Amino acid sequence: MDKNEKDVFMKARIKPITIKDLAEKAGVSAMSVSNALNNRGRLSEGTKRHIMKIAQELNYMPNLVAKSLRKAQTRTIGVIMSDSSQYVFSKLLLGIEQEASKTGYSILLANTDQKKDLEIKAIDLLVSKRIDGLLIAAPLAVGEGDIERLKSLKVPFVFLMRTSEFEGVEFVANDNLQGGYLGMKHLYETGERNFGFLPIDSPSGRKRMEGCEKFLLGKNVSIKKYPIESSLPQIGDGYLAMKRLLARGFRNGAICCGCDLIAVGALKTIFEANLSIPEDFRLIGYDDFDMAPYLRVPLTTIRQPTYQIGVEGFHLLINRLDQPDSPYHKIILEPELIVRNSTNKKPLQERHG
Amino acid sequence: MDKNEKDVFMKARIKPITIKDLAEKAGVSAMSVSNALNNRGRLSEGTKRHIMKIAQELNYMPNLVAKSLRKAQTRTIGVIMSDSSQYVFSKLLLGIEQEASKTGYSILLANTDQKKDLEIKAIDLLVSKRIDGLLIAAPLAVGEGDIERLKSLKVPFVFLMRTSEFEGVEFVANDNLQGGYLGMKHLYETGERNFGFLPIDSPSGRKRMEGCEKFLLGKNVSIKKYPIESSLPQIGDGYLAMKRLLARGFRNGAICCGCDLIAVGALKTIFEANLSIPEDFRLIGYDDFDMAPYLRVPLTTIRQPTYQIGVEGFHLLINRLDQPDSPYHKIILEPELIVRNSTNKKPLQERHG
DNA sequence: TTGAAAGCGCTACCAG
DNA sequence: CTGGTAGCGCTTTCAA
Repeated sequence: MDKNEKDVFMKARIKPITIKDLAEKAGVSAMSVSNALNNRGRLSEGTKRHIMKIAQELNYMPNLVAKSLRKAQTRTIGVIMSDSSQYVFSKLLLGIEQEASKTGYSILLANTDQKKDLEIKAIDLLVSKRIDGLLIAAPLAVGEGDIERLKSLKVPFVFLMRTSEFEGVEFVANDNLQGGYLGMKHLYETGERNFGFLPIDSPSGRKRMEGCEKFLLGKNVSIKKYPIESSLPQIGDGYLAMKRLLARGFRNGAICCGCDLIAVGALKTIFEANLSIPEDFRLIGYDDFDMAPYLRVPLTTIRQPTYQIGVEGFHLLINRLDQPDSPYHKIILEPELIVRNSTNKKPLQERHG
Repeated sequence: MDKNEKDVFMKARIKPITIKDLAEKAGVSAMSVSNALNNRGRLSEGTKRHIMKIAQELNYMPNLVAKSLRKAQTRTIGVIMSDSSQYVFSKLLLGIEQEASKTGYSILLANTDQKKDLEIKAIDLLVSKRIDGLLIAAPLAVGEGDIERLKSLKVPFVFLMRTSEFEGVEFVANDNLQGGYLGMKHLYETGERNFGFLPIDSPSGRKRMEGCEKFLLGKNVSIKKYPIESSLPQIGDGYLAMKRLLARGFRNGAICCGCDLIAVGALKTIFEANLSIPEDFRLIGYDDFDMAPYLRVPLTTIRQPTYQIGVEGFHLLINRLDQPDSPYHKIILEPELIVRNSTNKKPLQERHG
């Protein structure tokens, strides 16, 4: 009878082998099995080997859900970003994942499509799944209230590619101000004096613009005299933003793009208009994604250490798990100017338009 | 005394609110709280509202680990691939993730770096974390023994971008044979009669080559007379493979690449050698990644529905969770030829070399 | 060196 | 409509 019931259950859902099953087969207690499996050394080598052998035979797979419940620790971290398929995020994710797997952590991934409400929902879900820590790339919920809420969850978190002035908020980001400055400086040094801007309308994007402005101010030039068209960090939107720039009568000059994808979109617009790079337009991007050297015109850009940001972000998080009371780190990595043909310094020549 | 102990514990590790805490505050049983939270409707609207209000006030977050243990169901699926930062995989992952989040599933991600042993380890780890199902992109452990082992784990799984002849193995892939055929046909129709191959040495890559061969056989041509250099699906390795092709005296003709990244590498080699596309070499890739239209020479390629493969793979998996005994699906999606400038049909002209 | 008991937070089942 | 009891698989604690 009892056996029959069990059989029915077995058919409905396969019952994996448990520690108890092993204990029974091995003729020891569940405790000893647990000790053996976790190599806790409080039992004789003989019984240990015996237990391990049986575990192997039965192809035992520990139930990490039960273990997590008991230990209040999942060995899983949550990673939240807007779109894991975008170059920058995918490299960031790779950095995180590779470091995580080295230390036996798993990654629970959530995309937010740049929606703040989805970000908050994702955070709640992951916290309910009891991740040990949280990495949020380019977070949107960063106001005082958002941070308070995040802190109240009592889960260690680190921001990636985003700075924060708030106390107790750790982050790893690149120096966008410096990056913008470097880019603008380079454009200026090509001899170009007419500029256009296709920035991203985000905190990072604005910081980059600030960097541009800072440089120009040093030359006693106001950035206000130049046309600006904001863009989402996507090819399609960069394409449209560049069209608007053209429509405003901007027919030649140097264009400072918020990221490489925007630069690709701008490049498309420029060629469609039968204008050329670097003759009519010089173009600079941001990120230095893999394809920058292989584009129709190799793209000058500001490289940020995307992969490295992931790696260091993960370490920050793990470090906090180990030492909850260690000081908070705010890490800013240096960007680097990479000059390619899209800002070639060849002397200005005959110009169309 | 007892209180003191608790305080110490509270400092060491924050104890989240539980259903029991809510029950106590609300003056009801844990059962009722559970029923209220899960909207199981076996209690009066009044008490329900009362409970929900308290849950809200205390900012209760359900412990999904406990729930998972109890229900033997995690609402999490595992996704395994070699490198989530590679274009094809990142788009695949996006497709999976977006579908998953729609249905309240989370993604546990693992990269394998193309190593079979890491793939097997990843599978074991995810199964131990009690994922409800598994999606494996371009799996390596696909021999009879591997499949038997996978099946013995009793976790539903679906292969992505990989076919399998074995019974009970579901997959979603594109028709690589057809893709290779289409590509070869196109190259042939440009009038070119000299061919070179830079295939990927993988099952998919070989299928694509088979497709090429099939077409050539129809023209009574043996593929054996043309040079072949295998490559990993990476820019750097494509670059080297193309160098080997040049070194073998292949100075002009049409090159069939195993994927777009290889084509990018080949393109680099070709330009470094001061040769040109499509004059000296015609080039065709596979995948149609985002940047194909914006490369130094816009790349002709075979488009595979990468994102869609992720979407359909997820649905297959979910479908099996709902109906474990439904028939097994083997889904093959059609690829599509996308013609761009790298195989431009302009008449053959003066040739270097 | 080994084992028994208790409990992590939740829900299924049954009784009232 | 409501609550008590038991148990998911594991580990911690204490006792033998």
